[in-house]
Amino acid sequence: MNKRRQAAEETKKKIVDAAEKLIAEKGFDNVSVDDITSFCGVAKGTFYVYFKRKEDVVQDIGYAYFSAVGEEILAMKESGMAEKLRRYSEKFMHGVQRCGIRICRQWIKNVLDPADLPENYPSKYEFDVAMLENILQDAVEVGQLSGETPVETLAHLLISQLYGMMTCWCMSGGTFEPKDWVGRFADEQTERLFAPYIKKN
Amino acid sequence: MNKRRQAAEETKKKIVDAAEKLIAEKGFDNVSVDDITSFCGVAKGTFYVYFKRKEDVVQDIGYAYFSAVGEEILAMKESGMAEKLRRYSEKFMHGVQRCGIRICRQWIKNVLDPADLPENYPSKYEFDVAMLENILQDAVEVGQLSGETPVETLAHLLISQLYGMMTCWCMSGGTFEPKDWVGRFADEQTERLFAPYIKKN
DNA sequence: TACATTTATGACTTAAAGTCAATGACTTTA
DNA sequence: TAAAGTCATTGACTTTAAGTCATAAATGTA
Repeated sequence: MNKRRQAAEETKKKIVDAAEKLIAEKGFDNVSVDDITSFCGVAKGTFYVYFKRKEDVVQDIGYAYFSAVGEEILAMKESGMAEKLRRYSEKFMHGVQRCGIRICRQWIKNVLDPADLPENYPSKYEFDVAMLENILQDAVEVGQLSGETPVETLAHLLISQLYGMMTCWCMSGGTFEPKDWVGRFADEQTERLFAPYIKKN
Repeated sequence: MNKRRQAAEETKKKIVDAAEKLIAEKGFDNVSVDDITSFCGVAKGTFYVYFKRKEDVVQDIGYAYFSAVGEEILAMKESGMAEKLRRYSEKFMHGVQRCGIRICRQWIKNVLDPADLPENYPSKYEFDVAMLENILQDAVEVGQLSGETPVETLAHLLISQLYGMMTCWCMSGGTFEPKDWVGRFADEQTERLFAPYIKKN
């Protein structure tokens, strides 16, 4: 990699880090692009070199963490669906807690306007869908899920659970431990949620 | 009621109706306060007589519909919890469908920033929580729910389901019939969701 | 060394939210 | 019933912040 590209990537990282810190502190709507750029010492125009719109920076926050999670889950070749789903729920909520309420809010908001996302831009939502479809597809191939209901539909059911959890956490002001929630939810509820689709034999 | 107050209420209704029509058509972010006021023929300042901030008008959209629903459910004195919850889910999703994706998005977004709501302003979210707590409290008193887990917690569980449904519907671009979803969800899933909290005897 | 490419800049344009002092229609009261 | 008082309404104005773009600087290439 040449010096120019490397410097550019560092610049982008500086912007994302500044955005993460400031948005976590004050909330998206109370942080201006000027705030972000002056905080990390670049010009306003530089922001718009890397992001088409102010909202787009939110997609990059937490990206490194969730990429790592993805790698980890995909590597769990020997584990079954339940194990993978549990791990994924845990990591999901851990990321939620780590990034904070205000950033989660913005993730959810971005999810609600998927049409407005720039093309070829992997949103957190698309990432989550892909992960869950992958896990479920494996379960179909192994014969654990009947496969009658499309994997896509089941993935959406689960996504609504995960985003529901995240939304609840935001609404509660972050007052409960996501860990507890995952314990109660990922085990009890997910099992219940899936019961009708599990292959009987 | 005197002539002035009546005129004022008509003015407010004109604004809310215009806002509903325009936001349903173009989405909240693509409608300016100027658009709304010029559409219904009042001055911009008039908008700010009735609403502190642009976002606040969204709370009033659908208000008449959901008030009526509330009355209806509260009047179902003879019905049990399951019946009431089913009816409520149906009405909830009917309202969702009636008001449209763009308005639902804004409801969800507003829910995510509860702290920013003006005081003494009943948000759709607060309305939903109150309704569900009421239904569940009755079930506790009748002895149908064990009451070990606080009603508030269960209400939140359900709210996350309802808002999850609404969010999914928005994400899918409104491509499925909420009715089908309620059938699958309100019956199968809600039953499953509540199973561990139902009193055994 | 000279030319090309990529990255960074910040003053500028544009858009829209929100304010407020002035107006006059309606209501009260003496 | 006319003067005093109240309250909904107005729209020009202020303010804030998003997003643009011509230019400059740094790096890479021939």
